[in-house]
Amino acid sequence: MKKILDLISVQVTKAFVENGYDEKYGKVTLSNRPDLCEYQCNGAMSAAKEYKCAPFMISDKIAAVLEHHPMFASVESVKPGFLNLKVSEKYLADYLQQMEEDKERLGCEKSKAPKTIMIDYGGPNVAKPLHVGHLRSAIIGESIKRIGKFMGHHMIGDVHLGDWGLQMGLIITELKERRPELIYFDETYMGEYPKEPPFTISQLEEIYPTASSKSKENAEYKEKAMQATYELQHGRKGYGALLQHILNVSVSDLKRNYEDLNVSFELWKGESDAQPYIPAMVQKMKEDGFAYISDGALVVDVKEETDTKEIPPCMILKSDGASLYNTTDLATIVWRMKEYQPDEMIYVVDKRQELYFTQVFRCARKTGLVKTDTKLKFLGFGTMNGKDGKPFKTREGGVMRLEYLVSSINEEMYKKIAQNHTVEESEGRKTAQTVALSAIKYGDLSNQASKDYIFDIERFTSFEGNTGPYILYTIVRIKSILKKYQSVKTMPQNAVILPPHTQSEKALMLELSKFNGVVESAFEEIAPHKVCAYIYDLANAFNHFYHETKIMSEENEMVQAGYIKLLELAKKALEVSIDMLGFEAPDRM
RNA sequence: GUGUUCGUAGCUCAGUUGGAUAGAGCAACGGCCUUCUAAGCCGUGGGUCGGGGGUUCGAAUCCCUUCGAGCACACCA
Repeated sequence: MKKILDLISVQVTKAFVENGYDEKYGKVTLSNRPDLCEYQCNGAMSAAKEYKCAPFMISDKIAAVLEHHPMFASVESVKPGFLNLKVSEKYLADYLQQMEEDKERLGCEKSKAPKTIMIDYGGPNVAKPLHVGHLRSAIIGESIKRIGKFMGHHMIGDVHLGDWGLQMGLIITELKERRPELIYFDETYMGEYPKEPPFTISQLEEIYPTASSKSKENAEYKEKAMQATYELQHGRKGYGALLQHILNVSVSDLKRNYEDLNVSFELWKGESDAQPYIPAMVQKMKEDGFAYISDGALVVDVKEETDTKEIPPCMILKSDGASLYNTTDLATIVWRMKEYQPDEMIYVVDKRQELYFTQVFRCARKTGLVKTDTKLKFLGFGTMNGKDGKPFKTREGGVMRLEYLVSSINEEMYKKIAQNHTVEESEGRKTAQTVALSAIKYGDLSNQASKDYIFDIERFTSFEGNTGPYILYTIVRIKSILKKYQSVKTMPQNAVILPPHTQSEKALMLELSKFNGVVESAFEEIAPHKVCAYIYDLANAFNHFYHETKIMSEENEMVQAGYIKLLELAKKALEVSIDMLGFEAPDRM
């Protein structure tokens, strides 16, 4: 289904052309003065320059042509040259009826050229718990993935685990100190290793920080850890088996944590998966003459003439010959291209890494790791700050575990729900979890991703205003009416959405008609906050309509059925939208 | 130092890519529940869009300048 703005633009453009003006002036936008009109066209004012006349001379002519068109309820030319439009009630109702009949997509067409898009929105380290720093990436990335999927693209999410390097050697070393008798440390052992891991996730989470601080204080210990890392990377069998255990234990814990956030990944690849691709990649960069030695390190120049500042070269290998973050990321691009041939790769990463990623992207492009038309996009997000405007910390000043954060908000929410209504504990807990997640996610996504934002638990759990719970509450209200209607009536076969009777009904319908345009631009601009802004407006429009329209007591059966159809459409639009944001609504709250 | 992002109501944020009278929410104050969930709705007050120039018929939006804040600047990830 075409966007309603486009349909209107077609008519207006036609009127411009009929009067001898260029078609480019016929573009219609949403009105910025809803008190005056619903849509506006400012083309007459730009056209006035080209045709050397007063703008209103043009807008008058256009208005005269459009005045009696059935699409419009009113067409006005207003000085200096605005063209103010109101769409006809009948036309709007027909448009919504078509949306309603398009059950799954509500008039939003899938992309005609579906792309394969890989999206990187994880980056957790194995053996370390998720903390608040991982929250934004997960929430934003998941939403972008869902929006892309809805638009018909093949979206592949990759968690991109930090599972390589010294941290692994540290864990192995600490484990060896504690339990040297384990079979993994016996180099002469040739048999199978046990399937059961020699540690639990909580032990693992304690082992790593202990080892890390030991290595900082004790040079000898650090040496051991580096040796273990080297041996692991060079195929020591027992260590390889340990790595597998660490990964298994850690990944199943991570999956559980991400599931609680309603976040999932298609791929659970890690830095270690990129390692096999490094030697050939480096070799080729050397052979092609891109990589050279600078201060002992192997680098590729990535500066360009248009740069406003000197961009340092992209380092491929350290001066000791070891690989580093860049190497792994570039090799990751290599395997992604080989396995999936994506048209696009999106990195949802802390914005402080922007310079780093420009280096990597340029290097990948220059050395031919990607095709010339492969898009590499950096979506940098801002810091999550506490109420004091500084990076979010626990009361003690430490990094807050994601699990604690989520469960404390769940608890908070449960208290409020129990306070307001009498609910059974199990249902209340479940509802609290659903609402809490909407609070966290909506709180994050309603801000522009690139900006820092203040994570204010009190505000997010206050349930008032522009929040996730408000959106959910609106959906619950709609569900409640629909349920009541279904319990007492049967929808007439020929029921359709009827032209609006009141201002608030028309306003609701106008909001609904924006759906396809909003989703499309949210995807194109990689901007989930546009979906948030939209459903907030939609929820407002609904609540206003709800307030002044008594649906269940409506006596005219067809009018009532029309309302119900409209409500079903509103519910669907809200539900599809929050699904794209990565949360859902309960039946009651 | 260089570069970069940003500065909008007391607070948290929008602002349809240059349009008309700059919008929401919180907080404050006032009204609306025998009627589909009041976690709602309606109303009032609150602004030199950091300051100053410029381009334009028209600027929160584009350019210059200045003040202020954050962030980044090759052997960490």
